[in-house]
Amino acid sequence: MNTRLKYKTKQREILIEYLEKFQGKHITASDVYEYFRSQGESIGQSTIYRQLESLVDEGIINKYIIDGNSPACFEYVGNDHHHDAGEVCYHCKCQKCGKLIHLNCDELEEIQEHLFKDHRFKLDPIRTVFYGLCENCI
Amino acid sequence: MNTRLKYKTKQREILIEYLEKFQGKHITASDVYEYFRSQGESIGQSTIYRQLESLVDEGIINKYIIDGNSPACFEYVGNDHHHDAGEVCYHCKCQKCGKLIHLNCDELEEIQEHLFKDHRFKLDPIRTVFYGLCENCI
DNA sequence: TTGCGTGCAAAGGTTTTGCATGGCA
DNA sequence: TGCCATGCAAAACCTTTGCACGCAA
Repeated sequence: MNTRLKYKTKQREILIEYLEKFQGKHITASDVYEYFRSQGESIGQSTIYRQLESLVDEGIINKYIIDGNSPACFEYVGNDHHHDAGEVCYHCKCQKCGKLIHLNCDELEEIQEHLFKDHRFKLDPIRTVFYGLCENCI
Repeated sequence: MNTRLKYKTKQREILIEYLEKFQGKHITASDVYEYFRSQGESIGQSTIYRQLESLVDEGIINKYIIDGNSPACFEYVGNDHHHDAGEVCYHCKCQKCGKLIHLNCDELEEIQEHLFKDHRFKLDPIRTVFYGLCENCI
């Protein structure tokens, strides 16, 4: 199902470079497509999807599904598999204005622990999205 | 964005009845469509989507997105959220077996407080679903 | 040279939308 | 009667797939 690509190609290189540059932002497949198209270095859509899938597989980027209809978001998390790498961010989505907030917060990690210890539920922070109202919409 | 439907129609009635009957199971929009079609009481697809959206809005059913490409799942949760104002029920959804776990837990209330105090985000516990793995699927 | 990777176009599947008709209040 | 809801078909949307060509190793 997940075919991990094996060659080092130009497309892969510049894709990784791009994602790394925008670390901390949510990048969609079409963001990538439009960006390279505007740069004259266009990459085919299928290549983008295939490379992104592969990079997720390798743990170099994370894939976030905020809601079923909007496109998946990707974010660079690095390829050094040390403790601080692979850091996951939590997401809050405003139901009113649609704003997406991502949080790197230790306190939220405690939820994970609590759910696991007391409820034997292993939370998947990548898939979980907190819905509610942002400060502007409260 | 979310237009809440206001009339009590036959389609709405039998849809709710159906969802309630299959409480605890994952129902997709096309499950609904096929079911009623096979019963000779067919409901139009757009009606199904519109009613489901409305019911989610009203908190009568929850919507689950297990993975971005497969269709969204819906599940009856009733309007027991409004029973006693103080006690809110959180939901954990197992990504593997689909089990839905209802939690009434004080510690989870702290998340709400934390998000509000430190991140100025007002969590909606009804809409928010924790995804992960249940004890049987870990 | 041997596959894997790429890119185009087309298909796939889910959800939304436009518009005329039907039905609730 | 005045809206709202319905249903059909078509569109929109993101993503995957088939296939021929190109390129890395």
